[in-house]
Amino acid sequence: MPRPSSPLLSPDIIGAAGLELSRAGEPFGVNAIARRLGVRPSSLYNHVDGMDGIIELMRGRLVEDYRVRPGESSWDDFLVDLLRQQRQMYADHPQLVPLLIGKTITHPAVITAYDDLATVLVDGGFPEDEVLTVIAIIDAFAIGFGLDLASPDEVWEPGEGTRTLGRVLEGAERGTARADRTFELGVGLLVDSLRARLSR
Amino acid sequence: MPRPSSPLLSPDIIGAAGLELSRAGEPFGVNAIARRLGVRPSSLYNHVDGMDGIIELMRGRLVEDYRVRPGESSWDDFLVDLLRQQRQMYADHPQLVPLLIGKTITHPAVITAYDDLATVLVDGGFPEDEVLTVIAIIDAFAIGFGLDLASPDEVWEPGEGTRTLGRVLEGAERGTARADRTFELGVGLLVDSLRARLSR
DNA sequence: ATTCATAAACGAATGGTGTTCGTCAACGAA
DNA sequence: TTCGTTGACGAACACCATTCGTTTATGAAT
Repeated sequence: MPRPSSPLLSPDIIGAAGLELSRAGEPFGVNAIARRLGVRPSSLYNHVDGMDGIIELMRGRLVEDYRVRPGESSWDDFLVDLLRQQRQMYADHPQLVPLLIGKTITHPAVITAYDDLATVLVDGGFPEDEVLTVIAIIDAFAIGFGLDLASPDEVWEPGEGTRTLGRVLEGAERGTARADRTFELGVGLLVDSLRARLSR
Repeated sequence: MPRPSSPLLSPDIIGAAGLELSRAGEPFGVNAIARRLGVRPSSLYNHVDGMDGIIELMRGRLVEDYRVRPGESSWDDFLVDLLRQQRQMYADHPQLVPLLIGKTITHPAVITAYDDLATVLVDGGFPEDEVLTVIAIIDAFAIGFGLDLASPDEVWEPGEGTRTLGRVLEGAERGTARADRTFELGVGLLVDSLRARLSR
């Protein structure tokens, strides 16, 4: 098949396909994306410069999909919304995490998202020389709890003879319920601490 | 070369080689490990069942290398030690993170490490039905801050026209200094919150 | 209308990866 | 001394990312 009447591919289509595969937990390489789009791998190279370019496209779409825009709400409500959304993002795409954090952020949409957060924090009263630190803490939180949510239903499977772990594991929640409880407590601790720090 | 007088390989040697490659930020596949050990890839299969087995070996060695044993110290000092060590572990091996969290933990040494932590928390006074949640929070923290430490020196590179981000970025710390400041504040917040929660 | 550069698909080929299997020599116990 | 086991190798297979030449439809300029 030579050039088709209407194009089968575009950077957007390719990025979306990659994200869908990633969300499904399947490998999202060039070949897998091509297969899913009913096209030969080499065809992708007419629209995208290799795997790196595809990852860049996926990053862009990801931010759009999970973005939280600041509204009327207070800084702490915004923060909780943001944490929830970011956590879900990392949980939906755990395989992407090392690729996302490995490179300096220059993508305009991503920069804008961080700029929004910085603005909310400054408006909320945080000293300017602390804002960056707080942002990084929020990121770390979202990544950590996101990957926790992505863990298997059964995180620990101890054999016999543990002193404590086996006991506290009995009857404890599993899967999403466990991860959600963890997240809620964690968010509570974080936001309370930040509030306390602010009014000091 | 047929069977050599003294074996060139062992599961331990293979796992260690994989970890060294991972720590150096290089790919740690079967072929790369074989190259580094001066051996053909197929030889590894006499000692290990494939890539999955190698990852399992790496997990085991990793725990040994970064393990913190509980001592005389109070629960909160132990916790800080543990967090520091785990954070360093994830920072040294960011590529391993999705592989490590993706599977149920059965490895005896790892279970023992979690059992130690659970025991310390129970002895410290945490209610048994909260111990698991606290453990998961600690994990999330370590992973999040570990990956933060593994980020590039320059995390954000905003163009012109940000409202706040560019400003707070001016003169701010970079690299390890920035990550360390983030971690110290984060740990402070977490441990303080846990102490407060305990004495309530 | 014809021409023609461009766009966008394909197939073939290259070099990398993980894995399996047959081969062969050294080892160590019977 | 024999002989099964061990642990290396090379060959082969399937998959992956990437490059390049080929082909043909498109659309603008003549």
